[in-house]
Amino acid sequence: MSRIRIKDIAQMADVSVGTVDRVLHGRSGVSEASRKRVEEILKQLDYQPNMYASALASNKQYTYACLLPQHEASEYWTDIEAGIREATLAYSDFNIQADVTHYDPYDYHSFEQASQQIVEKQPDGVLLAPTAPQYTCPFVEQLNQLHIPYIYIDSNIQEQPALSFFGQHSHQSGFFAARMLMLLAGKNATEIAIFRKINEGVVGSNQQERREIGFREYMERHHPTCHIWELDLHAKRDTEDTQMLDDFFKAHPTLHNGITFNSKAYIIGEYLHKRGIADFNLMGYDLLKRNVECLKGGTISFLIAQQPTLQGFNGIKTLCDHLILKKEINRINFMPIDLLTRENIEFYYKPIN
Amino acid sequence: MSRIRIKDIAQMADVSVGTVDRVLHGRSGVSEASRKRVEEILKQLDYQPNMYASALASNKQYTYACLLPQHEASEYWTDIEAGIREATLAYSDFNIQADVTHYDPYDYHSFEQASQQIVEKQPDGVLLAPTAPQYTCPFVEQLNQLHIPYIYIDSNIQEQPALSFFGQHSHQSGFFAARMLMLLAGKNATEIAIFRKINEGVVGSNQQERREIGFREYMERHHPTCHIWELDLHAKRDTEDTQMLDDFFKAHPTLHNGITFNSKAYIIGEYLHKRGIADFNLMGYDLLKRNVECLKGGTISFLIAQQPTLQGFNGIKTLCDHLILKKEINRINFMPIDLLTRENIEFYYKPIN
DNA sequence: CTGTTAGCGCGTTCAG
DNA sequence: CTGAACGCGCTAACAG
Repeated sequence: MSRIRIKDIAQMADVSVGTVDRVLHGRSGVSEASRKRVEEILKQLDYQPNMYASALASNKQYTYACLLPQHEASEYWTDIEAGIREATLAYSDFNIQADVTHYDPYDYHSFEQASQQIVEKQPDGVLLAPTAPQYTCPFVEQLNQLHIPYIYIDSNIQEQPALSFFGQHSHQSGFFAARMLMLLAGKNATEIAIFRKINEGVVGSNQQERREIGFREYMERHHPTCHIWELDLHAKRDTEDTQMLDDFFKAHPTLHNGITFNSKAYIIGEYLHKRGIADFNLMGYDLLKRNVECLKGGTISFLIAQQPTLQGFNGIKTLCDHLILKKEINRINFMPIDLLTRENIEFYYKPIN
Repeated sequence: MSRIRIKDIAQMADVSVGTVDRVLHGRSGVSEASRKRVEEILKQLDYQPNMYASALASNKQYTYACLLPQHEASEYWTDIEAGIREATLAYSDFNIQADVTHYDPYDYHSFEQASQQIVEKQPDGVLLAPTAPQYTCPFVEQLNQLHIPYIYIDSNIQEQPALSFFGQHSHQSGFFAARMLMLLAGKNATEIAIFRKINEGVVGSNQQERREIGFREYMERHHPTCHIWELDLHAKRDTEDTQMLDDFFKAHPTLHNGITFNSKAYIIGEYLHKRGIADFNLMGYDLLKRNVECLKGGTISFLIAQQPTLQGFNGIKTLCDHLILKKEINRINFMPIDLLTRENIEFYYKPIN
């Protein structure tokens, strides 16, 4: 039983393929009678167009613009970009092209500038990692006016919903992290630590803040008496880390559990290794190479992952699904909150880069 | 910069598209000179055919045969079948069709019979959940002779490698499970329990056995003094479960931790709920609805998942990638070993069924 | 308002 | 051994 084709519909409705095509695409120039008849049959037979043939015939070029924060190699965003590249390869037969540009996450002007360039280029779709809402919204409003679909990655902007969002539920992931850390800490733990990396009082991303809020909510609810210490390392002065950590650990000799909500747990992990501290349970985020090495080496107990590569891949895939294959799109896609340990890391999704 | 087409190659090599097509498919009827020239240019330009156009032109029907164990609704295999259906839908434009047949996992003759029917039908590809090697091998050897590619799902047969395998590394997942259970149990736990479902001495699947071996390996290495109790419930006499559990828990009043390696942890979980036992840490496998309810209710602490839906989906996808899109295939695909708790279950992949 | 037709990139004849 | 021509399902331009 072969698939129904336009030709079949045309025959049954006693019109030509041209007419069927017109009603399929809602174009004008069809009499009410014909339109009715064709739509009837379309529904009745549940016609599904062959989107590959369609894409082939329309023979269009699709250009996507991707806007991500600047970053160093082997960071979280590297994996996202790898996913973007993988997807453009996987869908290369659709004549797609993805141009990645970067903005400085600590300089809002940089975001505005980059976003203006994208607007001028008039791409067919946009994939962006939003910065603060007040800077993101003006940009996506322009995209709305130009009817350019856009996708949020990593972090969502509730006020201006995108075609689709891919990212983790940060709050819940912090909540989960607290559960797991306290499992490591044991019932009678009385103190834990939060390590941050801060630049001039700015944490750098909403994700980190939301994770910490979720974390504290769990602590408040289940371990209200457990004290939470904080250590703020400088985001741009790595050389001071060791000294600050030395001071911190000297000041808290009975502390045995801690967590970071950014992706730089390896800073603490490598410090623990250097100082030979073996009785400290450390948790962190994201499978950076250095984090994974700490995990395997035992200085990091748990890492929470959020599949950045898949986020990038799905972002591009979703643009294709929407623009080319005309599929229905899920607007909100929370990534799973995955717990990695030295025992299961080996079988987790391999990063591609 | 548009993609290179056959026509372009033909022009550059000063031959016709027919000739290029012949060398592309290694068909005969091309002079050495032409073949050399064309191959040269092919390499040089790194020609990548448009597989969608190719599939469209070849206009073939692909029929896949799927062979899975019989099962009841809402079991592990239900999710696998959902993945199969999802994939046939996703690739319906390629004119594919997947026929699922079942065998009785407790009756080897049933497997042979079903496999013979598949051989007679001569499908284009096969997706099967292997039973014991001595019964699986004769089948896949016939497939080999007929050059029909086959894919293993859930469990691998090392002796007869398939085109591809999707499943979890059971041994390591048991190893991981032990780590997590002992984390729940705490440092001074002296005893834990393994719950089984057994039919006439047969566990039912290799997976379960391998998980237990991995589990015991971890215990041996890290908790050699911890005693491991065992309770074998009858696989086909569910009505006796409660009585046996009553006896077991009465006999072990200080026991607070246990695990099942099959997907029926809910039997224990629902028992704990019924008896109001709240100080027992239970682990199990697979996100059956009843398991998930126990997890949310708190009678199951952790579940280990292995994405059965994705396994089914990827099995079909891989057959398409191989047969239609001529892509390179990964032969071994271990699924991640995912830990689910009541805190992160909400954001795990939704089952489709 | 409607039917016809020429492609899209590729596979497969069928003459020569 | 090779090129030309037609068709896959669909789009879009064109003619009526």
